[in-house]
Amino acid sequence: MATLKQIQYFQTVAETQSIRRAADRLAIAQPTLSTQLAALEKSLGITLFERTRRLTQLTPAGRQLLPAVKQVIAQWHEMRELAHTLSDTAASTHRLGVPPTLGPYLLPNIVPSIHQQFDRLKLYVREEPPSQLETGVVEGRYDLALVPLPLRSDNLTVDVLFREPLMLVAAREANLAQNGVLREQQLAGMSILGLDERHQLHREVQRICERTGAVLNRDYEGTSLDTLRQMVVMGMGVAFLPALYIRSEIHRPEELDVIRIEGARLYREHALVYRPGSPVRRLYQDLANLVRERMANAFADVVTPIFDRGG
Amino acid sequence: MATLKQIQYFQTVAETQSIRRAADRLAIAQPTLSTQLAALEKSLGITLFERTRRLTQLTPAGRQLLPAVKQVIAQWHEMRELAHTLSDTAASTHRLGVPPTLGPYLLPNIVPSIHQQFDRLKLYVREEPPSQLETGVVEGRYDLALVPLPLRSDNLTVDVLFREPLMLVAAREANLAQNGVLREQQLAGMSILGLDERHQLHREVQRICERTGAVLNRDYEGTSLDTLRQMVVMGMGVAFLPALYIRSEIHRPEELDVIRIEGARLYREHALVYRPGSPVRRLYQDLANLVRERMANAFADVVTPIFDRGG
DNA sequence: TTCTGTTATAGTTTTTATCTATATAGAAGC
DNA sequence: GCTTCTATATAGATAAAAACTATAACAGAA
Repeated sequence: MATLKQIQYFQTVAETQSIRRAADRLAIAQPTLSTQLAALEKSLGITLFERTRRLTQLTPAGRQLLPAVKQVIAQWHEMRELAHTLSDTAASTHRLGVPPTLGPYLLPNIVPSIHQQFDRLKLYVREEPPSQLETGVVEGRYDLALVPLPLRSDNLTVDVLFREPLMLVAAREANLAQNGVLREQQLAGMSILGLDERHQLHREVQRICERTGAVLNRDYEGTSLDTLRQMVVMGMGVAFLPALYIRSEIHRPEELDVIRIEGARLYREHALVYRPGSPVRRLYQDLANLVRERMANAFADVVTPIFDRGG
Repeated sequence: MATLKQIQYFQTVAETQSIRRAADRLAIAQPTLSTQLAALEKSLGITLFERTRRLTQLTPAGRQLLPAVKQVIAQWHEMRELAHTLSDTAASTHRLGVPPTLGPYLLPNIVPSIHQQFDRLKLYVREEPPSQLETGVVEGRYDLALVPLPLRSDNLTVDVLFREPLMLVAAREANLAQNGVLREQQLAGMSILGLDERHQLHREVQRICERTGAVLNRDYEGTSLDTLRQMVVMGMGVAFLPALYIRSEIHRPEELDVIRIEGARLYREHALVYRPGSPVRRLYQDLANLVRERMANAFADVVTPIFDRGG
């Protein structure tokens, strides 16, 4: 089987027109080169060189093979160059999965920081429901994912990132709260709009309702946070919306009241997950930290970064 | 240094997502594959695979390197395929040099036969004066050449092909010979037109003149056989022209008399030359024989093939 | 837990690439 | 025509590496 070394030898001999000079340039002994050339010729089944004392030059067949040989070597160098670039782990493209209720409202705030700190790292981002994100990471369709806690699978490394409050949103006319604050007890019996059950947020809101005595309205369910907001605006009820969504999308406070619930633990937690065996988990930990710091610096009023519960 | 084997191993593992299965498919032991993969990763400076018990899958960097690796292997296969085609010596392109006073009048008659017998052989033909053809073959610019004898260099293999008479050509009005034949003695004192001295034919005609007492007219010299013929037609004198040229180009016999000289050895000899070390000299000998046979079969009335003086 | 299947490591053998030394053969020079 | 020079080829030995067998380590399933 022709080896890369052999075809490099071939190229050098073709260039120098001499086995001796080629051996010098390759820093190997001349007999080695003779032997390897002979082996290459045998394995290819063609005589590549016409050897005379004065000069060693290509045969017609060898001459025509040379461009193909150069191609192989060129491709090989290209591959090694790419490998060198990629050897900086932060220089490759990582597949990041995000849930639709978080990605669009979080990523615009952190991606610029990521590119600032890891200037050659590229992210390939896709949106999917959290459960599919989890299996996606396990099965290798994603390298890492942002998912809400708790996880179903237990064979992923979890770096908890931050806690995001869920705020009650009501139409302005409903006039639910004077000062933007309600006590938990006041939720009892209230009819709450939610997302359809494929979303993780459905379960989160369901849990809150069970605890507070509010009633999850299952007659009308939104398919996205935006439709949910529209339903509230249209007076169909109240809803719990994530704080980052509210900060990002609700620009006309006159339409909606955003109400904080006093004394209750109404929040969801987000984590960065990846396979424990990932050789670049260190990079992912750095990314997790970067997200936490960015949240602490720019969104301390909205979310609560969690620094001490890494995977 | 990354070897071809290693990157083939890499590709197979990437495809099978398992070192074990890849080892089976490659028909090598599993530890060998593990070791070679580790070596490749070390030499490239990147971790290519994320190894778990359940499956071995590509890291982000490995995933991005894979296309480049496939390119290298594809190019390599292409090279081997080309080598296989070229392994039939008669399948490559050979550079053939011909003199301008022979090539255009001989090649059209033999090239079809060559392609008939060696259907995949290709000829790259160039015209040059014989002296440059000789050095061209010695220096490797040509693989073989048709040249008139005698040769200057003595380090080439010479396959004599055939003897081509030189015929005296005169304007019809001159009325030199009644029956198209002259005796050698009648040449004495005659003024002969020739080619300029860069052509081999110049020397050949010069020799004839010295022997027969004819006078080589150096005031007007042609630059090609065609101009020489025109000069004769215009009545500027008589000239010796090669028989193959006459057969090929002189279609209007009313313009010119073609005269055979009786009793004189007025001819030139052509040979096929190539480097003695050429690994395909056997092919060139076959080519020489083909030319001789073609001459014998179709041009016996014009030229005399020489079968017994091969190099 | 034990069993199963996968990868990694250790130690050995075989293969092959390389070396040194030398033979061989044209080319150049005496 | 002989010697000398230079280039390649061959022989034999050595070092490197690629391969194998056996086994350890380990995760996941039963």
